[in-house]
Amino acid sequence: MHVLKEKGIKITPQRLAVWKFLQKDGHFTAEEVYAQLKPSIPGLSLATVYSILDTLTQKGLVEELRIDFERSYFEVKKEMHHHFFCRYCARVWDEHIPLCKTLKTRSVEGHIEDAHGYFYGICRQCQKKRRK
Amino acid sequence: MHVLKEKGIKITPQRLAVWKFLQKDGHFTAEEVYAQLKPSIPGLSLATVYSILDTLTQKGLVEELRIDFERSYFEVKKEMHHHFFCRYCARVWDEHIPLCKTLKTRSVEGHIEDAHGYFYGICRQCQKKRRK
DNA sequence: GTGGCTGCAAATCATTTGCATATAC
DNA sequence: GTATATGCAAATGATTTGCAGCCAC
Repeated sequence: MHVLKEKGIKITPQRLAVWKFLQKDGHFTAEEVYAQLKPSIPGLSLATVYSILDTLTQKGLVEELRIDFERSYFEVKKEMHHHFFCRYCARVWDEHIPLCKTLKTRSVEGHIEDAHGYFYGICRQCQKKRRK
Repeated sequence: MHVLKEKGIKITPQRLAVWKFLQKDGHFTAEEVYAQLKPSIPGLSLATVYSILDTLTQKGLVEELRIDFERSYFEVKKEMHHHFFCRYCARVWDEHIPLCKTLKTRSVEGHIEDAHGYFYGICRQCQKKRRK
């Protein structure tokens, strides 16, 4: 049974295409997903891409990142991990540094269900460029 | 010498008012700052509030939070800490759990200059309410 | 068959921008 | 005096929405 169907999501060509596209590792904006798929699905609408990404996020198959204040990035939901954003080239990288045990389970004010670590800095490639 | 002036920020009544308002602990949207100050500064414009918050953020006096995807929250920049967002009452709390040492200094892909931990869950008050 | 999608265009809404005027220093 | 900040209104741009027709099941 298809993952989408298992989650109670009706299968459509658009949904299959978005889902398949997201399988390639990376963090994509709705616009990027749309631009990549449009050639093979001529009728495709950006609003539909937004709608599909929203559905997948609601069902827990996709994670929405807000590391860049301008727009959302989407990626297939994997085990908890965090994100590094290079301020110079604006790329997003996964950070597989585990959270401390205390961070995972405790909160002073309530119960933590989800945690997002956003790290901002400069990536290796940009460090090299700036040294020149 | 005033903190603003020390940072090379020209003193204006609007800037003083925004800065003073932010001193009360909390996380405020531009709209909230504007609404609170408008009565005492009748000519005040929302665009000016945005401009001032941006200036203060650029100069490192204020921190911009994107814990809620809809809009930015601003607070006076303190030592590094993180934020807990209650999904039920939509309130934001400071989380003074320290990051692991490795998180502070290391990155697989580059150099971390800043880190934001966003935690999502349910706060104590909402937990109590839901138990009833 | 029909309820849930999709595509289109128009609407939303936080934030930004252009520009003329006013103000800090 | 001059560069910079402010206020206003209009612009921007990502995301959402309304609605008619279509498609998955």
